[in-house]
Amino acid sequence: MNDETTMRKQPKQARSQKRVDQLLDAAAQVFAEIGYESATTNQIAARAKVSIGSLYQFFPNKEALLEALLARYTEGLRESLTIDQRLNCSDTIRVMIEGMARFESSHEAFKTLFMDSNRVSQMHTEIVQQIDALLAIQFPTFDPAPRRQCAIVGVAIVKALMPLSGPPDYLAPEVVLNEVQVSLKSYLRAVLLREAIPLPDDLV
Amino acid sequence: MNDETTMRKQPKQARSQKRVDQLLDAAAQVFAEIGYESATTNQIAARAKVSIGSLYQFFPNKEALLEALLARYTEGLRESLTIDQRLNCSDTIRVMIEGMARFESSHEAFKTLFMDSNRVSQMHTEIVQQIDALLAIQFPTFDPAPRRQCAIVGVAIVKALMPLSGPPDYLAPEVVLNEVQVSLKSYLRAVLLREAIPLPDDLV
Amino acid sequence: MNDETTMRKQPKQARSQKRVDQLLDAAAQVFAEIGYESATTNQIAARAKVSIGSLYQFFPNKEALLEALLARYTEGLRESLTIDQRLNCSDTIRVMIEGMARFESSHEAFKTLFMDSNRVSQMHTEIVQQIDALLAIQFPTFDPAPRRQCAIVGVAIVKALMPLSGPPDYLAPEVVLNEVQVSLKSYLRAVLLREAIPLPDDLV
Amino acid sequence: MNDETTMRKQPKQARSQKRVDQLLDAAAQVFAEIGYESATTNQIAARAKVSIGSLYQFFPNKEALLEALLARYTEGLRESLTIDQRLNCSDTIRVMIEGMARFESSHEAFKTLFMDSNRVSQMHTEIVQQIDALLAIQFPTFDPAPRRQCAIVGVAIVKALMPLSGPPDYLAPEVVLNEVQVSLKSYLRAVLLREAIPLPDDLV
DNA sequence: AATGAATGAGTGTTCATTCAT
DNA sequence: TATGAATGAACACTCATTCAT
Repeated sequence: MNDETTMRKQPKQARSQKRVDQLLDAAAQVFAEIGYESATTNQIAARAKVSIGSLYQFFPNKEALLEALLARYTEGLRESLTIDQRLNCSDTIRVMIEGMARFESSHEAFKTLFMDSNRVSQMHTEIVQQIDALLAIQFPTFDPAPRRQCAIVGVAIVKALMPLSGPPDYLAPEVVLNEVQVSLKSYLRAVLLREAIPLPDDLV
Repeated sequence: MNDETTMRKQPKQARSQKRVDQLLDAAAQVFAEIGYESATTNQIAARAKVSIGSLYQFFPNKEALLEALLARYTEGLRESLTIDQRLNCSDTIRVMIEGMARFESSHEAFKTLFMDSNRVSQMHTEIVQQIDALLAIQFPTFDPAPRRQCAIVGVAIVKALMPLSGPPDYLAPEVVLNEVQVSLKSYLRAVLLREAIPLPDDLV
Repeated sequence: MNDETTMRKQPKQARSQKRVDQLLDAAAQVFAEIGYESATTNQIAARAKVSIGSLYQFFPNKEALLEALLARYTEGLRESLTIDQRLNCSDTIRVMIEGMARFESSHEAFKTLFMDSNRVSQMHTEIVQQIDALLAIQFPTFDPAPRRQCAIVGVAIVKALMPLSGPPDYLAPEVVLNEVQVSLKSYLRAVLLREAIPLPDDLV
Repeated sequence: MNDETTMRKQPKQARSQKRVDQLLDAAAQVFAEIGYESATTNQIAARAKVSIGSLYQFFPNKEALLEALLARYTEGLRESLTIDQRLNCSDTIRVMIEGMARFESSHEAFKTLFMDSNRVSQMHTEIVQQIDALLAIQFPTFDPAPRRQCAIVGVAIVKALMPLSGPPDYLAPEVVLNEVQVSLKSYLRAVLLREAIPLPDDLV
């Protein structure tokens, strides 16, 4: 509970919740603009129009801000990744990728923070589990071990390709979106073949 | 000469060269352990068993250390990526991935630094070009634009999957090696199909 | 606002103002003792019994400390140089010099800082203008160009002679005071003669 | 002898003497360009095309360089101030001031160093004595105590007015030269009157 | 004697964090 | 509870000086 990196108090009162939100919004902005390391807590407090003292009332240290932001993102992402189970495989992937792209563009710091491999843990594993669950539904005979492996690799591919629209490669966003889907589908196809799982029609 | 990020003096004497190597080795270790931003020049000097003054005799600032390390890696990588052109497609990919894996495990900071998207530019573009050249040789009819795109995505995939053997996923190294190849080959296959380029036998 | 050499915040609360005063007093002492260049910000903070962090809360850098001190002096000097216009020429000079001497002995760093020709500009020009104005009043027919020249030379003489009570010459303070007046009056007399301006009775 | 600020060895061999001269020339340049405090010994050694080790073979520390330079200047000045004793008072002053101006413009660091009141001691007193001697010759009945005082004030006036041709006042050099003479002569006249010493014809 | 690589205390400055108000 | 002044360890970097070669 008195974790070094956890929020100090679950704010119950509305006023407190608002404070926390201001703080996290400000943190997101600042992290997005100059990165986690370069951001200063005073900067964030100022941006949030909150005193530095108040910031430390809710967050025991700078890292806790990051953690909370990531948690918030995880929650938001969960929705983006909750997909109509009647969709076929291709469409599932498409909807998911589109969802991520939308999420990314509406949450300024997500890209910066999510890609920074040093700082992911929790959000990362959560997403992997979600994908794993998705696969389990679509392919009931998929063995759990290779399935999890597949999920891990899939997530890694998404993480790696999404930023290709920025520096230093600057591919067109729609190209990126397409290539993510292509690589995901072709990788999935290869794994299913290897695991002797019947290919769905739309992956043949 | 008075570059802000270049080495201060090309070390001519053996003693100096040794000094520089100590320094770069230490920098590699420290960067690998705690990342570029968090690393301090005093830490690096201490690790190298060299005074902080000596460090600054060779490197005008912290960034120059990074730059020199990256240059060293670029050079090393070039060799790892120089591949017998008579190999077929699968083998080319295998040899290349194995080469990267070997390189990575013998150069502590490579992973950390190469993945840190803020700081790669030069090394990154160099590698992309090399892959592009490889593709050009294997598939003479490959149109330059989509070929370059393919190279970019391929490099991104490698960058993303290689670290999977570490935290937070901890896949077995040999598994990682294999999955990189699988995803690379299946992505390449998909692109070739799309571009109406005849598949080589080993990719069918 | 983001001036490189201006105070960071105009201190509004009494406590802050006190802090700033402590800091400036300490700076004055240290500058007086070892000069601006040799003085260190840590030294000044220690002397002011204030943490180095506090110093930088008010002054963005060492130079800002100097600037603020000079500004304080300029203001103080303005009063010392505001002289009853009914006084005759000799008395004006005497009162002015006495005022400066009083000011100097109650503001430790004034001498050091004012004499350091590298760092005066603003205060210097202000004083010159004040003297120029004084001359304009006393000698309405004094042509502006030579009058300004006369003011410049006059100020230079004062600047040069006042420190004669210290090292390396150690003239008695009252002697110094007298000699400043003598040289000022005789120089003024010579200039007035040259400019064909009627000498006031007390300068004959 | 083992003074902290004296040269380590009076160089006897020609080669050593040359070394010392190179060093002092370089020091003069660098001091003139960026001031004593900002100058670094490595810079000076480099400018002199001498190794830093050699510099410290002759000068125990940075200050010794300054001291030696000042000594050199003192010697040079002595000549400039050696004046034909048959000259009348006005001419003596004129010749002397012209000599100083010449000296100043041919010895880059002189102005910078001589005006820096923190660092004068020896050269200053020497000059004062020379002026004192000059006065003794011209005015045999001049009482030693007021005579010395007069010399001190005279030197101070010269020191203060000569730099007026530079920042922040930028008077024309010939104006400066003239005003120095005017103030010197009028001050001397005033003192002589006070001391009841008959005025020479050219001062009436 | 001459070199210049090496040293490390010291510099100005920042910023996460605390705590008196 | 909220504030923001205060703290001081830590940082990147400099430079007078030493000493092995």
